[in-house]
Amino acid sequence: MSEVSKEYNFRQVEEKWVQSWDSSIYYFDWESEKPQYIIDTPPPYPTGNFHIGNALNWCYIDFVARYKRMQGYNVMFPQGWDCHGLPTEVKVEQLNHITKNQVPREEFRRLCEKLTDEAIVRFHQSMGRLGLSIDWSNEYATMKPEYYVKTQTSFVRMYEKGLIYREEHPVNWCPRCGTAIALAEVEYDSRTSTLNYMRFLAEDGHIEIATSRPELLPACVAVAVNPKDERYQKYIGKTVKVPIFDYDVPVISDPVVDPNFGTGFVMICTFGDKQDVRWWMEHHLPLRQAIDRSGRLTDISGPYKGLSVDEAKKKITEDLRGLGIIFKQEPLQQNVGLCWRCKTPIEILSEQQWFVRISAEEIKKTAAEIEWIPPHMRVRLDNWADSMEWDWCISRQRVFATPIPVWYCRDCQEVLVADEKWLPLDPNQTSPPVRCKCGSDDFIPEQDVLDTWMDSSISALAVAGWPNRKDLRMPTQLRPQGHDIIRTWSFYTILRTKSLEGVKPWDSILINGMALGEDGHKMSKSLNNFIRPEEVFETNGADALRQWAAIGGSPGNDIPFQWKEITAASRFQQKLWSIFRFSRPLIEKVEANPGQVDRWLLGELDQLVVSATRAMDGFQFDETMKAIRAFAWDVLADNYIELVKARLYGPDGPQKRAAQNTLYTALETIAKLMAPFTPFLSEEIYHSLTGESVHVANWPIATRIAVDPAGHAIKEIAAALRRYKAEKGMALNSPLTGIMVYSDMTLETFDLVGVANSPVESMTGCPKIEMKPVAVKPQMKIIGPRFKDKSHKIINALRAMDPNLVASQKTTGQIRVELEGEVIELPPEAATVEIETLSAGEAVDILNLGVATVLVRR
RNA sequence: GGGCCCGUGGUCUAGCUGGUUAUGACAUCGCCCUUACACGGCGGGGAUCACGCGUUCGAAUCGCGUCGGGCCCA
Repeated sequence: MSEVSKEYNFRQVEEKWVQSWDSSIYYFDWESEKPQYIIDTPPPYPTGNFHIGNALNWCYIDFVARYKRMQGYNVMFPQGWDCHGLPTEVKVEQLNHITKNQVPREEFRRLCEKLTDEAIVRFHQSMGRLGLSIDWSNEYATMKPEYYVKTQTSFVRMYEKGLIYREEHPVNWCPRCGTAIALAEVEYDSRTSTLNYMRFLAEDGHIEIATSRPELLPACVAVAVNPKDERYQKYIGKTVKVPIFDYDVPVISDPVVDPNFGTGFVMICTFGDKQDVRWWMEHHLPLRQAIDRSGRLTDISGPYKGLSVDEAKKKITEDLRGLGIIFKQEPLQQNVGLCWRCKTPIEILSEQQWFVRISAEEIKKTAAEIEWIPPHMRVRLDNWADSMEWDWCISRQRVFATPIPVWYCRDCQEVLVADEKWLPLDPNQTSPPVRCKCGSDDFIPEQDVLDTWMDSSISALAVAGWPNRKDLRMPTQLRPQGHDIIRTWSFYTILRTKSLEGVKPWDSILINGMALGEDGHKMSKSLNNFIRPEEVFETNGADALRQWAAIGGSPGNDIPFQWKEITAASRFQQKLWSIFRFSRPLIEKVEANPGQVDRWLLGELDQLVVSATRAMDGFQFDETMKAIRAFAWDVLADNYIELVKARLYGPDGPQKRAAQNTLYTALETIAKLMAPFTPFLSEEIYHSLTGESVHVANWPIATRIAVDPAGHAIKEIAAALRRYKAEKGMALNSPLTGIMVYSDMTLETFDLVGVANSPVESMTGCPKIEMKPVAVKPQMKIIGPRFKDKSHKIINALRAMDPNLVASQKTTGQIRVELEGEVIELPPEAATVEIETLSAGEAVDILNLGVATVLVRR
């Protein structure tokens, strides 16, 4: 075998395996007998580059995928691309210096597809370099006909079930993007605006109202007061006149009106905000649409027609002030709804749109059938479900999206929804192969397209073989995603899967936190705390970044990127490499009878397998990695290897072979346990040992070997001797005159002889020196529950007792404590006695270890 | 305004189904090149577990409240 380099060359190793791995071992096998484990992975939006947040998310997925594969599951780790949407359209417009209306729809769509394809290539690069075990035979892109045929099929089926309908309804509208958006796409931001007090003429005199949106005066349809407001009782049911526009609106009463805000009179417009919509519906008010799709004032605004909202606000305010109608103004802090893509304040317009019916109860019920990790994340979904007031608006007035497969008859206005068999199609390119019921074949195609979430909310169904496979693999096993998209992606996926197939989409959902910058803030270019995964690949490698993802925090918590974690990860890799480098020429997989020290190590290793498996089953990656590091570093490197060096370097024999085999087993097992986290380093070690890939190996199975207590004692003694020499300023390999070990076990001495480079005698019983009990240590765990409020006094009494007496009483089976004239009997385990050993004049130093007493000849 | 999460040595963090010397990492100080590793080993110092009240024999851990931070929503 070739020589093992002193330093771990992560770059060379990682690049080698990226080149030579056969990715087909990660393919999902539709014919397999193994239990399936399908992961409904997030299809990222392919724009820009793969960032640290993606890396964190995908590392979690990869940890699970690799672990489950090793556990014998038929794993699917698909990779989708959520292509459609506004950001790409905007990017295309910028790059080509055009607007979407300046080129034909098809041409514009082609430009978007090209940009997306280029981004996907970049993502592939980064994902491969990160060592992800993606199943590339299950890759999908929502912009391809093979995928959007599914989106369109889902539309048709839900329409047929009555779960999708078209209606004129108020919708959130972004005037800049020129499209309707869903409730989930509205962001809120606090802004300072002006509250204007103005007068409306009433039958006798006038009333005073306060509004922050005077430009909506032409959309005013009523004014409202609180029914309990004593001041305004006489106006309820009467009318008042809208200034400038000069028409009458009713005065209504509604308990939601806050009498303490402004004057207590509120102007209801169609529509200033969501509350206006509620009032409008409840009180059956008429519709006066003053703002059009481009954010300009409409015909009913008279002289203000054509002005933008901002211009109109300014002009109308000026005019009203000039007329003395506005008589007071004050600053107002309020939250404004913004388009989440472009941050433009949204308007609420009444529009013909397509909607998906939402049943909050059904969604909450289904969510409760899913295991949430961590559990409290489900609360976010429930809260969101409870706050839904409108159905989900799914039509968008854009280009780069899945077409809505619908036509309208020009003659009778009948809606024609495509038949499933005709899909995929774009109604703007294709005419329906049938005539309308009225006999006409003159159709107007639907120009609106579908919300992008309509594509991605069937991801679980799509990867499970919907709608074509007879053996639909639903539900899938896991949905990994960030907590930022619970109200969108989780919510919509649950809704759609339940609506279409009547099942929950996943058994479990694993929520990851956000990757933060080193300063603890969200990573962003403007905050200058932005790190690209490629930087880490260059400096420390993919395995180091993956270790950070695993150990940076427990899943669900936000995880700050820390260079010091990357450094610690690299050091650990180097440590493991050094262990490997030392072991490689010395070890072998051989039949051997393990000695005490070997059985101690194998017992510890077994416990590691048990705890690592338990942690992985609970998705606790940080715990798993910590347990592995602790074992490899503290147990294996610092103790076991030091103990068995003499055997390994010594002549052949059963004891040497036992150490060779034990160390081999430990290394092989560590390589396997780490394979999900550090696929490159694990492969390098495992492949060198076995000639096979660790990524087709099985996860280690715990054999329940007990830790050998004698082996454990030997390790403790060796550590004590190491400390002893260090404290004496002696070289670690300098010989001692003699070491005598006293314990109640018969200990194998050969490893101690080797590690101490000194003669060692082991014997049972106590050394001929004075063992003096010096202190009593009460054990609260025993005393507390038994004696409750007396515990405190008992402890004090115990501490006050002669340690000699306690020590001798312990041997008789009970400790007798005298307390206020009463004698209380305690079990022997209620107190331990601290022993001090004193030299009986011999020239020895004494190491008192609990498991043994060690005398060292000076 | 509502919901959720979080305040532990200089920094980050474990513990949080209650048991009396609170885990680990980084940093820091001292000693040590020991036939894998100085990206290493051994040892030391450093925390009133945000604050207050309560439950309890006993609270970092449970309850209530206050303050502070973060996220989501209105």
